[in-house]
Amino acid sequence: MSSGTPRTGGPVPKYERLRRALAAAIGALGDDAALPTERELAVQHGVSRATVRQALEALEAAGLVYRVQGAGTYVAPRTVAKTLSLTSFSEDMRAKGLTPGSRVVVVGEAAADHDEAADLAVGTGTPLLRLVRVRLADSAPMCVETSRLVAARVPGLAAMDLTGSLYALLAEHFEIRPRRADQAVRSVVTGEEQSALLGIASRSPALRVDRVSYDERGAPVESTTSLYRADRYEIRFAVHREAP
Amino acid sequence: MSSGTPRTGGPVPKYERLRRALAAAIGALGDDAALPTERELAVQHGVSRATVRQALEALEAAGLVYRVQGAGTYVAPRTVAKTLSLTSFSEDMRAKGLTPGSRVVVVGEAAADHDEAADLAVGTGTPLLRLVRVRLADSAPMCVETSRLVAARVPGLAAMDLTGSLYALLAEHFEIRPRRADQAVRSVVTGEEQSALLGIASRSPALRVDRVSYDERGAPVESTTSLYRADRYEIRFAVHREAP
DNA sequence: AACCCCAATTGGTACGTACTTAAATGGATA
DNA sequence: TATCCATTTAAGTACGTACCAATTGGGGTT
Repeated sequence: MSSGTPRTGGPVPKYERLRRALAAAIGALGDDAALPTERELAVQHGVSRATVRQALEALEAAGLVYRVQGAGTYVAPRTVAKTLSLTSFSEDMRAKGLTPGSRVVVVGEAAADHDEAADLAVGTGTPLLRLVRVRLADSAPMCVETSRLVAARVPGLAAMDLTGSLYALLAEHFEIRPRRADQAVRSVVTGEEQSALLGIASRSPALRVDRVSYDERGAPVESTTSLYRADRYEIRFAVHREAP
Repeated sequence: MSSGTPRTGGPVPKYERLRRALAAAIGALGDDAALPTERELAVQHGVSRATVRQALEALEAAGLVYRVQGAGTYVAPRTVAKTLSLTSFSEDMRAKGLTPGSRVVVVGEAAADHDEAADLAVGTGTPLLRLVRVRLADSAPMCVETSRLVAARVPGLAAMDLTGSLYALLAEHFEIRPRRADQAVRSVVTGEEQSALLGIASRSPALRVDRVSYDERGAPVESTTSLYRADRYEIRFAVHREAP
């Protein structure tokens, strides 16, 4: 298996298929509509109750349903926001129904400074590939994004077409798949250069998102700093509170 | 479950106690250290493997461990950020090691405007309790927070001590416990009045967080708009990518 | 030494059972 | 009519078994 391509195909588990079926069925129901009981669903779909519960837990975590002990499982009232997940700019824009694009501003190698080295878990001075792009949504500037990767891990990346999804390139050519990321969101005002790239007045408000993404082993793969136009972008997400 | 088992264990489920025990044990381990196998943990703690898995799933969701099929379960490398969860300002500050406080600016009833009514799922003009507070961290202004609740649901709240945690008051006196919220984060610049309240220059950058929180039934309970000083606050959180 | 294959290990999926706890129901009672 | 309580129903917890899928490591081959 090591030499071949780790095709992620394979059989889709029952609970996952049930989850999708229920998610689709929920779309046709109204807010607070009761779903069949767990035991009924088990019989209807020919699976065990444990499998039904696995599917329902996923739906509950996604905010699609809520469950009340002794009562039943119900369709959660629709809201705009979805649970926050790790997405690239391209995926993010497509999810909003916009066409993503890029204009490459800078691409080249540079030695890691102290902070970059710490983020990527390498020594200071390690060669990094630094990529600065103006990200476009429907051809209009949305943000300036600076990406940094350990150069040795992505040989030849600088010569590829960097106007599309970086995550797609990483997966296709280097088997690098970010699975987790830590993000910090701040409010800042833009400087001269950034304002010009974004096509806005200098000292405009902007949302700055610093992200370090990690692969399935927890090894850092990319550090990104994004500067979003405040007038065109906001972050929406759902949060939950634990049981007590 | 043998009959001799002391039933004084309390209402805390086994998987939850195991989760806490493991979370504590993990603190003493290094990054990427291997945990015992699921079957070993089951024997060690006298529970079934299913219960062990339930505890590990919670730890994985919280970003404390990662699991590799065929290999084992490992301590996730520490990072600053935790998974985002629904917290009040008071809880948020205490988690950062700061002492929260408040100065009430405005408290009173007002009719819901169109947006507020939509957020709280009531009719326009419904009486709302509107509460504006300057939230303090170690006695210094951190944000201006405007909370809105349906007045009929919280009779007498306006007369209570509103300098502490609103969530605590809601739980204690009205059995209202927010479980979920939708948030929108934007970058803005402060106006005259807000700047004065925060003790910063006018037209300073700020993080604006709009939140609508819901109870366990999905009914909206509170709408909040918070304006955080950009120089003193940032939002940190971890995001995950689903297995493609 | 390098490579490949197989077996053991380990987490992932799926089933079954049994019981507990909380909510809803409906009938008896005040 | 209104209230209380026992019953029923539902999700929550916990155990056990079995097998699948991916990784790892050892042993044999090249």
